[in-house]
Amino acid sequence: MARGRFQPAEFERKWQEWWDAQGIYYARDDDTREKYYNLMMFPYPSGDLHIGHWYNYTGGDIYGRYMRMRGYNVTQPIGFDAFGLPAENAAIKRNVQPREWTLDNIGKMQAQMRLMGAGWDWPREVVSCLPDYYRWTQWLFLQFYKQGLAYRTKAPANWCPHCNTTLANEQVVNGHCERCGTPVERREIDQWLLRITKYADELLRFDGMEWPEKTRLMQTNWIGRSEGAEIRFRADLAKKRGKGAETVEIPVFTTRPDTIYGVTFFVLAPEHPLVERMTAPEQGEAVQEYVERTRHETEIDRLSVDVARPKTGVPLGTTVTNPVSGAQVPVWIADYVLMGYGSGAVMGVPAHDQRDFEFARAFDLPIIQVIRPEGEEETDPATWEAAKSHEGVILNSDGLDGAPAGEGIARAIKLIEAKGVGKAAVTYRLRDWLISRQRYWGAPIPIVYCSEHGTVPVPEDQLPVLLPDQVEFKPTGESPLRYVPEFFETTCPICGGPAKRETDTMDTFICSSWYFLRYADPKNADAAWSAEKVAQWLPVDMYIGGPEHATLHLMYARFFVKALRDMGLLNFDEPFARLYHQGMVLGPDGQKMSKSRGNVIAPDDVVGRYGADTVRSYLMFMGPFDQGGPWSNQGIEGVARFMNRVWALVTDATEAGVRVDGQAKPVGAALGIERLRHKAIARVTADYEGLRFNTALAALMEYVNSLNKTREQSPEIVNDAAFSRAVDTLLVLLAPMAPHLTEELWHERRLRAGMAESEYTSIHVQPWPEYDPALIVDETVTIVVQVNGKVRDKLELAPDTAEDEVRERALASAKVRSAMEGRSLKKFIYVPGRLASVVV
RNA sequence: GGGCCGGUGGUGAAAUGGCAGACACAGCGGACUUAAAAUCCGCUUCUCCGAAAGGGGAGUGGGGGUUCGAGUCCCCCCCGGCCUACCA
Repeated sequence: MARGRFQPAEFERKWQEWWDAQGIYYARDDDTREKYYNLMMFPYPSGDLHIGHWYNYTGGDIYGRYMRMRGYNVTQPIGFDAFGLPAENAAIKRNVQPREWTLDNIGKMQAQMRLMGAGWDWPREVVSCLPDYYRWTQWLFLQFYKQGLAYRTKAPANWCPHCNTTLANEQVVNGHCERCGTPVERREIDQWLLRITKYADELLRFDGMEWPEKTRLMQTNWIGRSEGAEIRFRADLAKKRGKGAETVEIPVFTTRPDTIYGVTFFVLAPEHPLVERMTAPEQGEAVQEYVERTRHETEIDRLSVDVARPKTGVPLGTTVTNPVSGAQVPVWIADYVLMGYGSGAVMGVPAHDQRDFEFARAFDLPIIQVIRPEGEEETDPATWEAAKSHEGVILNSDGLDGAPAGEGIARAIKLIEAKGVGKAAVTYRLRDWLISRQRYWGAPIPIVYCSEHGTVPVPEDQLPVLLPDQVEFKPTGESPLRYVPEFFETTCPICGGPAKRETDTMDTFICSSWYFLRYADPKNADAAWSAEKVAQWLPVDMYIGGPEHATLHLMYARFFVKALRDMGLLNFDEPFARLYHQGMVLGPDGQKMSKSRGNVIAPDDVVGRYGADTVRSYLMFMGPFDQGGPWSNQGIEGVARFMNRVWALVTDATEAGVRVDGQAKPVGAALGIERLRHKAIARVTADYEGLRFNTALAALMEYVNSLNKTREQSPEIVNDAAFSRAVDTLLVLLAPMAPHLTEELWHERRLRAGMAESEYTSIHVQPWPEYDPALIVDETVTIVVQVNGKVRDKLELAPDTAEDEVRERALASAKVRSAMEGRSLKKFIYVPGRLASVVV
């Protein structure tokens, strides 16, 4: 019964439904095989699964299917990261409830995700905006609170005037809002933070983690550990309102305490709390003006791209005393000093710091050289065009002079500590994680404010603090929850008196910092998870997602796991043992896909035309999985043709009969087929193992081409058991990539072989084939013969030919001898099975 | 400015230091067809010699180096992409 052409639409849905009904991808907790936790980053429910999702999930799914066939108890869970701004924006724009909008989108995307034919472990699905999930998000917040890892403080916040919300440092991209691109301003509000900085040092360690070097580096830079010293400068403040003179100490952080004698000025950040008190009356106006100006400057202006941006600043008219040298230096404020780093104060060493140098030049401040680079003489700083390197020998520094490169810092710290004016110190670029969002669509922070008892955590048995449905969205800068009296007005859990609820909600990155734990025990109504189930499934063995999460999600999740471990809630240190970043699919024009460019490829369209298997396979065939690449409407045709060839080959073979006997040693064409089969297993296995799906598919194409060639040359081979086996192996190797097609053909073959429908088991649970190393070497190999590095001849030899014989044969070759031009042999190199190199 | 990743045919790309261009796309030629589509087969880095079979030379952004041998390793430079950026 010739089946005609490959028509994926006829069977893809059928198998998707059958897989669901059979539950073949639903990992059981009581399965005794070794577990494999194959995770992909859960999507935001925007309402449309785009090609980037397909790319990510196809690669992950192929790997998960491969591991399942290797015999692991694979779970490949999926869910939705369902809180966040877009739902609220949609609500404002179209007057729908965020909850309805979100759940509606989830419904659409679940259908699209089924369309891919991925082996999702649906019973483990989590949706972060549902109360049975965010109840535990809130519970986790309370655990952090109890440990002192969650705290509330008035802090300068990144404020996006467009979204009317605060942003984490990580969500500010080049001074602009990550979401809408609006320049970010600064504001001071009471907010909740998580003490991620407590884990800064541990987060710098990546022991035993199979993570991309790039990602580790990005996190390391993000944490930004700097070693140096904290030095306290002294300031004698003028009398105020009749009080006597007062001395304050202002600490600075420096990585170069050895340049302490080079300090010629002192700079405070404009927001520094001591600015007002340090300002001399005659400078009051100018200082106030400058402070005012910087406050209105956006982050983009301050942290500008423009390297040549001139330094600005205003002197305060007062001085501080260098505690080591005793020198009095003037105090300035300047916007190049950031309040958020170190102590918000800098000792100006213009001779050896380019920024300080520029500042000194701009305001005509003195420059003192204290380090002489190796092999250079001391020169007049007035002639310099830039700051001198700070590698060299120390000079002009009483007590440090002559200290050679590399020792100055340690000696300076000793000196500072001996004088009792400072100490060795470490500073991090990493800030505590600001989690308050003045927004509705997030998990409410479970805190109540009582006039009697202050900040009171909501008792755990009163969770979840439910989000009310009926809210109005007004751009007030406060959470809409502030205007829902039933929510806002509450009672104190301690005294029962009137109290106000916290109206901010949590950053959605909190929700995504623990979802992979919930997958282990998604239905648990009594706890966030049970210890046994988390111990059974965690840590995640493979995590696949975009590189854009390198410093956000991936660091927060690590922090969560470490903090929860220290609370005794988890017994491992790192959430993700192996991490892989897929590349990006570009439009056919090689540009990033965007609606405005009109180069967007919609998965639903191409699946409608080619079927899911072809789209999956083409995506993987484009190039290396971690590289991505441009979509090509012609390129996918090639993969579609390949699917047709597979279909034709297998249906023909099935028609000829499926032979499961024939353990006899194959000879002739059958042996050739057997060799092809073993080689294909070896290549495809190695490629899947390394997530090299492009070359895996290329190997399968070669395999199919070779089978067809053999069939053409020896038509009777289709009746041989070796051929049956070769075809079955083809289907098994292709199954992870093209799950529907292979299931359809496998099913057909099993029934043809006499199997009853009721006995049928999916191809996706068949064992992965083994190969025989003896069968992947050819009977003869081509040995290339080079003379002085140039190929001059080729020899067909048995792979185990001895070196002496190869040498003899090579030197006997007429071509080789003519290339040697009578010169004598100097050296002979033989690379077994590959090449012989004659040096003359 | 700093960091990382890249640069290979007309295109997407292959290649444990060992025959560069596998596998595809596009193109050209052929078979099948009344014809087209589909399918199948062949050719397809450049260049030179040759009627052909063949054969020579060059070639992986540019320049140098290590090596019997370099797309691959080392140094310098050019170009592109991503990340990051006044971090004291």
